[in-house]
Order: sequence, then C-alpha cells, then structure tokens
Amino acid sequence: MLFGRYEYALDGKSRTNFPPKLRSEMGETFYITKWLDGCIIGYAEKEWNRISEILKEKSMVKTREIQRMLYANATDVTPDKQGRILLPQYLKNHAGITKDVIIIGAGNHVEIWDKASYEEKEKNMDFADIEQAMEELEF
Amino acid sequence: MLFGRYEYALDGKSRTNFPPKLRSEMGETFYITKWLDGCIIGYAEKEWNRISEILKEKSMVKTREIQRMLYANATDVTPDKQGRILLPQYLKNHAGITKDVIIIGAGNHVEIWDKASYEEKEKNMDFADIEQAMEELEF
DNA sequence: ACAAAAGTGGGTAAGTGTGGGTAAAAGTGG
DNA sequence: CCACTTTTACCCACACTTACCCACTTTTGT
Repeated sequence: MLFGRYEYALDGKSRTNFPPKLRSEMGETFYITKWLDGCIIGYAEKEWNRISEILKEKSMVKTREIQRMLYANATDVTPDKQGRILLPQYLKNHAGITKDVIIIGAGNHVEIWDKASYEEKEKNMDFADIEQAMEELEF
Repeated sequence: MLFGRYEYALDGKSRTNFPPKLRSEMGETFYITKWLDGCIIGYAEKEWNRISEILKEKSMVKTREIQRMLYANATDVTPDKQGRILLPQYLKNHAGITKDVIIIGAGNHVEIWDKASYEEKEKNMDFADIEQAMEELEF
C-alpha cells in the first residue's frame, strides 16, 4: 500500500528525488503519465499492465481518447542510484512544475504535484464533499 | 505496448526522427497511412496483417471506404541508420505537417501529428468527458 | 553521539537529434 | 532505350541531452 507525503526540489539537472519508502513497492522501473486535476500519476509495472488489459478488452472507439491520454503521455522511469527520476518536459508543463515537487502515495498509485498547486488543492479540499462521497460508498 | 510522446523537427531533407523507444516494437519496416482526426497512423507489420485479416472477413460493401482510406494511403517505411523516416508528401499534407512533429505511442499503434494540430487537440481534450468515460468503464 | 540513510551536486560516457555529402534509384522527356 | 534531372538511401559527423557513477552534506534513528 502506497502512502505518505514527500517534498523535494528539482535539482540543476531537472531531476527530482523519489521517496525511498515508495521505491520498493514501485519496482525498479515504473510508469508515469498525465492525470486529471493537473497532476502526474505513477503506476508500478504490475498495476500498469492491469490497466492495459482492461483497456485492451474495450472497444477501440470508446477508449480512444483515454488511451491517447494515458499512453501518449506515458513514460517509463527508472530511479538512478541515488533514487532520482527525470520528468519529461511535457509532464512538468502539465503539472506546472518548476522547482518544488510533492509526491504522495495514494493506495495503488503515486501522484506527483507541483508544490504550490498541491497546497492550493489541499486548501480548497472540501471535507463536506468527501464526507458525502464516503457516505455514498457506505464507507 | 507502444507509449510515450516524442517531439522532432523535419530536417532540411524533410526527414523526421522516429523514437528509439518505439523502434524495436515497430520492427525494421512498418506501415503508415491516413487516419482520423487529421493524423497519420503507423502499424507494425504484424498488427497491419491482423487488421487486414479483419477487413477481409467483413463485407466488401461495408468496408470499401475503410479499405480505400487505409490501403490507398499506406506506405511502408524503414528508418535509416539514424532512425529517421521519410514521410510522403500526401501524408504530410493530410496531417498538416510542415516542420514540427509529435509522435505518440498509443497501445497497438503510433500516431504522427503536426505539433500545432496535436497541441490544439490536446488543449480541447475534455477531462470531464474522459473522467466520465473512465467511470463507465469502471476504471 | 554515532552510524546509517536520505538529499543534492556534478563529472563523464553513452545515447539521441539533426545536418549534410555522396551514391543509388526513380521519374521525365526526347 | 538512353540521357538528364530529381528524389531517396546510406554513411559520416557533431552538438546536445540523458544515464550512470562518485562525492559531499544534512537528516534520521538508536
């Protein structure tokens, strides 16, 4: 189970650290791609394959847009010996990342955020909405 | 699985690079042809044959238009030693390619776009639609 | 307080992207 | 069918980016 919140800064070569506590569960190489809410999502290989299987079974026409978003923006990353990863430019643009980064574990995936965007999101988080969603799920 | 997004520029001889990460999966020679949404689609030989088989089984009347679009505009391409391919003029016209090119991997195929067209498409991509589609797929 | 782990900086070699020369192939007109 | 022009294929070159490795400082855990 992936969890926790970690803060890093891009270094001069535009690399960002990846949380040691999440590395073993993410495996040596994992996949990152665009996600909703202006963040980057990361899946371990196994989880990525599971999603691919789901999409493969569905109609091409229906999933075309989803596939394009997920696959077209995906890249595989392998942390270096110090555990850093390099984010491609288009993903940094998508997430608005310039320097400070927040990486969170969120169950079956990780999310990579620009620090300011995340804090903004956090500030606007509506507990009432969450409560309602939980109620609907009979949580 | 083909994935990733890659940006190149046509050089003076109108060649474009083809992403190293996609080359092995596409094979030495692959097929490109016209596709919907104003882009060029590329299939590895195996996938191309699979699609041909599917079309062969279907009624000629129904698939006539599809076949015409796919086959008439198809060409086989072989990256040179540096991994570049040459796009025929009619496909460049179809996709509106003049200089900057974006190549994406999208599961079972690749797509070749004019950079500006792609970014326009990307900008108009409605995340709400995607979210809904994903929900329907119980994603 | 000490040792281990984590975070950051940076050098070097390999890989990637682009330009261009020359030879082969294809297209065109007589 | 041949000569000429244009296009394409193949090779060499080089700048730039990325991957890999080593080093040092800071933080964490005991």
